[in-house]
Amino acid sequence: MNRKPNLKDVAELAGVSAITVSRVLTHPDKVAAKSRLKVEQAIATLGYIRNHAASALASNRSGVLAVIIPSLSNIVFNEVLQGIYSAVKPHQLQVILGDCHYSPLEEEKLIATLLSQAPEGLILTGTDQTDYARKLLQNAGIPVVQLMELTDHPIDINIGFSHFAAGKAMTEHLLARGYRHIGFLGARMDPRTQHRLAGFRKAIEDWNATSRPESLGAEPQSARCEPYVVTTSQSSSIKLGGQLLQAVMAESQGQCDAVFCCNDDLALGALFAARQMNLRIPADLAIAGFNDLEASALVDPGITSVASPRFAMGQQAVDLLMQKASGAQTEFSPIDVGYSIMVRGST
Amino acid sequence: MNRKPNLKDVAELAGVSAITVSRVLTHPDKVAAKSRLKVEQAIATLGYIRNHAASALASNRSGVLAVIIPSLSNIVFNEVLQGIYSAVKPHQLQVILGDCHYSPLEEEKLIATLLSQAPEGLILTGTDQTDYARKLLQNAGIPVVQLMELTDHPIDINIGFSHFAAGKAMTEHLLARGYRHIGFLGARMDPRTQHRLAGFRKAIEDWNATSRPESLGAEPQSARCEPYVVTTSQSSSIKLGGQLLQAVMAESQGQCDAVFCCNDDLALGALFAARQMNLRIPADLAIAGFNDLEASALVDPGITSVASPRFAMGQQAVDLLMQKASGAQTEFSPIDVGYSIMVRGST
DNA sequence: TTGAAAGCGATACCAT
DNA sequence: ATGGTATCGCTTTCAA
Repeated sequence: MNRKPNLKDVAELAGVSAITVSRVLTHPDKVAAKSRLKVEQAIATLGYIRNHAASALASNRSGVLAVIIPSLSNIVFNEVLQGIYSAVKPHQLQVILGDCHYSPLEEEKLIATLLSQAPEGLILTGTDQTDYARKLLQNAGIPVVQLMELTDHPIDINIGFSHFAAGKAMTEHLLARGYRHIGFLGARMDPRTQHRLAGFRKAIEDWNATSRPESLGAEPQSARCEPYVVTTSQSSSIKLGGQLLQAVMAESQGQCDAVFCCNDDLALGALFAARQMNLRIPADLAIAGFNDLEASALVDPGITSVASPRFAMGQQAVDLLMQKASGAQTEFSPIDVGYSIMVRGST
Repeated sequence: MNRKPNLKDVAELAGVSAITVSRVLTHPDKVAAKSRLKVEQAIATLGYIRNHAASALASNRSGVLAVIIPSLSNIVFNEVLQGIYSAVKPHQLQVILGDCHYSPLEEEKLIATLLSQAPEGLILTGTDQTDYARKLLQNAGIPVVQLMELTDHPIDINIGFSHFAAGKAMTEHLLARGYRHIGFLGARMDPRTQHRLAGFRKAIEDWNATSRPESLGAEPQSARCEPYVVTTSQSSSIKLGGQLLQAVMAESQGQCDAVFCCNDDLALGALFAARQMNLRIPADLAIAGFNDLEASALVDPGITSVASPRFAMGQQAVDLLMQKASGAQTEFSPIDVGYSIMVRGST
């Protein structure tokens, strides 16, 4: 016999019916121990492997979880993925992963493609899906998680934190430390990065409004905060951080005394570049980052950064997805997992 | 109509037969333009999405590529993955990804699981599969790639480079630079790391044999090279690099004047720790790494490291897999993609 | 270029 | 606890 063995082959060898073999595979406890043993032996002898396509077709359960991330190269999403994989284990799910390269259009195409696998659920990053994508998902009738970021109008389940609030809080931290010429370094301005920038702007706006109310007239220059924003659509890297630091220094004519980098890669690059410019940190220049990568804590001085529970987010996404898939609950309101500012020597 | 539309629904709406719809989906050029248009409209109207399980079952083509990597958290495999994803695009394949946590046993289980999806091909990392896994793969009758590392007895296709040779070459570089008390820092001693260590040992052994032949009697102490090996099964991290540096310094009683780290994470950690110990680099201590991560080139001094074409390996794996799947060629001998030593300030 | 009929391999449902 | 039978949705094969 050359072709791959199927259920029937196993059944014949074991002297039972096909359906009994099927049961051994799915609900072993619903089969008498004696039959089960015979079947298990037959399976081993034949090297039988169940045909997933047939199983999925007949049972209408694909055993697949679809996940779309914006980038494979960004370690941040890896940590989320690890959470997803760890949580998926007990559920007998296979993960099909797509990388949409930060593009909502690519994401839309991927969603269409992945939906053909009839996944049990779908995990997306961010909340900026195209209208058509949202429609696809609504029709699909499967639970969907939008991860990493919060929105008032989630497609379904939403788990994340406010990048606006985090950006604002970090900027307030710099203001509280006395910095008044603060630069924002941004790369690959995806929605979350833009929210961080918006938070940055709001913090400074609030600060200037408070410390220098128009009704009171002029105040000492030092009280007012001067923002410098340098962004690029290039994708983020350590090297780019150094280049952006030079750019902001040029733009501010050397006035800039603190930079808030939209992520830790940029912050590391800024730190390395600042050293070569003989800037003392944090005396001459403060550096703040985002994501709290391992390296940020270990360089000298450590980089102040925003931490968030990425692994846990991934886990929770799967957990809620599976809860919903099993019909336990139908509505979850957006879940804010929060963030925390890790203050280190760089500020 | 509540249930999801199927081929028949589309066919009825378009006024053609189901098979014609199927053809529009798979070989659009084999259908008259007129019918095709009608079908495409019907598909759009109904929001039809093809049932992958049924398609796979009927056609005996799963459209799935299975990939197993040892770790999601190691950025090195991410770059390989990116190569895989980039190459997969034109082939209409979905990637199912498994993480075996560096364990051959987990890998074996994953292989069994993933084979049930009847993937068109399977990409593995390394060459240390269990016997049972090899048997499974041989029976599966699909092309298999063992990636990253070379072996004399590949299961099928083999693409990689010699970690032994790379480890040896890097050590020879340190010897050539005049270092004679060389430490090896190793974490999570997976097979490739062990080969690097073996190369390290061989280089030093060769050196000592050459520069101090037994027949010539004693020579100046400085000519002989003293190796110090510190390894741990803990998984690698920047922080661990610092700890291992301290360990090797303790073991060598401060004699160690160079460390070869089994990867760049450790090397970065060693660099940061060395700075805090007020060691001048490379005068007091040379540091070499492996993998050539971006940060290694940008810290000061830059870390000498071993670069390899990871992205390209991923791409080539898919390319050869698809070539083989389409029956073009049946045998490939192992493909050595090589490595190169990036010499920087740290040595 | 198009269609009819016969599977693909497993599971659900209903008996026994 | 076990088995018979219909069925899932699509593609293959063959014929027109």
